[in-house]
Amino acid sequence: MSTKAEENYLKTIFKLSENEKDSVSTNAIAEELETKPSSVSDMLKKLSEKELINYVKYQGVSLTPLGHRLAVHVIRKHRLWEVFLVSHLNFKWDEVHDIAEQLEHIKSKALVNRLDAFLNFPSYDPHGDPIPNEKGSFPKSTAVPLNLLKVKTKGKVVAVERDEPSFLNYLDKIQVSIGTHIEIVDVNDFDHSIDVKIDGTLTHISLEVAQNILICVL
Amino acid sequence: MSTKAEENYLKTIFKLSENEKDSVSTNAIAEELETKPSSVSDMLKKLSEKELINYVKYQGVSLTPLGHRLAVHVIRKHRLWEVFLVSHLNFKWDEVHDIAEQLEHIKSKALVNRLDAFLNFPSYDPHGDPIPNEKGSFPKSTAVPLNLLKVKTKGKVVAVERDEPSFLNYLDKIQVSIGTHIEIVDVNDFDHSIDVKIDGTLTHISLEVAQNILICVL
DNA sequence: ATATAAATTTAGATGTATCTAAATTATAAT
DNA sequence: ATTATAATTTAGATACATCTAAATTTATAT
Repeated sequence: MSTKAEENYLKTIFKLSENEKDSVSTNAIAEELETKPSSVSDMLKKLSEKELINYVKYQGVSLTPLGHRLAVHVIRKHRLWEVFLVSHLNFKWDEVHDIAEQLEHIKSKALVNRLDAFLNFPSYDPHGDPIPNEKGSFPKSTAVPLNLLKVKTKGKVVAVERDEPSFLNYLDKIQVSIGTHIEIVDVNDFDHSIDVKIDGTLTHISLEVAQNILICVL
Repeated sequence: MSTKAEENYLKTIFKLSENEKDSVSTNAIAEELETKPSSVSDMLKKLSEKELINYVKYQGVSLTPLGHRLAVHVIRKHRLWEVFLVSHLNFKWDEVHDIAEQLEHIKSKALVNRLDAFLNFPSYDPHGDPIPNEKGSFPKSTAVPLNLLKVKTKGKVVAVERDEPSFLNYLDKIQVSIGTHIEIVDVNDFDHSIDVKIDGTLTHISLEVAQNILICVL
């Protein structure tokens, strides 16, 4: 059986693997989990003994197929619970992350699958993140970060890549939510900020924010 | 913040306090939690330091008002989740206990209260156990254990006092569920077993089982 | 009332997960 | 290529929750 801490490490390694491709560093994990590199080292040894990660000292880590499966399963639970919280308990999208962080560790295959069915097998969570099915495969998505689009491009917001309430509340303020239509009006070479049209009104968006908004080009 | 282990101890002390009235013994707690008395001693010391229980060495324990509130809150969560599992995820009443044991430790006031509202503020869980409201007060009940009724008494099953699947499956087999109408046909002085009529058919019930079926006399 | 048994607590150990400080290895800079 | 710096690991400590074995206190029985 996996512990809560182990599951959080696997989830983090999975997340960091998406960007940094091959292998994930001890420091990166420590930063993501807001813990000390020495603690990470200890845990990596344990995960390696359990054959959940490939670990060569000083060389970073990657998930084994087993570790990958476990990570995806935890992510599946997290996202399904988020859907439940928003669609049935009327939470807002900025309120669900912390609760789902707890719910994702509940152990019951039957519970996850019945919840999935109860929610009508959703493909995306309230932040637009894809929800893997029972077998662990993710729905395909062709989304692109907002900052990579050229002037005059029109698209639809399909996901956001951060969970912090501060970020999500800011999006609420500028009226950006999943499904919102956006048109790129101008790109400022100086700070890479962009001017966009949302529901007809012009809004200025920083690079930092744009990077975390995923768009499906129309 | 209270840990999972602390919450389980408080819940157990609460449960044992209902019967044994005044103070609960170390051994009783150990037996209920399937752990060693020495482990219980350790934990009692900690709970006492946190002012959750009144503890005098060698003298047993009782809950402080604070400990009582916490215990009731955990019970509330447990029972609300059981209702959710049965009424929305189609679990059977013998399948929900273990899952609710995990869900009861999720920490979020908002989650509990929204779940409560979503379920329409239920007063009883799938086993007929009363669900305390947000303030911690239980619905009143006048139920009596089946074994205390006299011949010819008619009543309705309103609750059962055990959670084990083996017990609940047995009840399913003899067609006893919450709401079932029962009439006492005969009481056997020898082993205190009873003959009852359920849906017109005669059934024999042992003392052990009868003690755990609560009846509202009609 | 005192010996014996039962209940309870303490002492010392184990496993998990974390930390600080020190040691080691890898990487970058000259 | 050697040194300085950064990344990583090890060693030793702490907190939690548990255990076994031993010591202590309370209850019971004669």
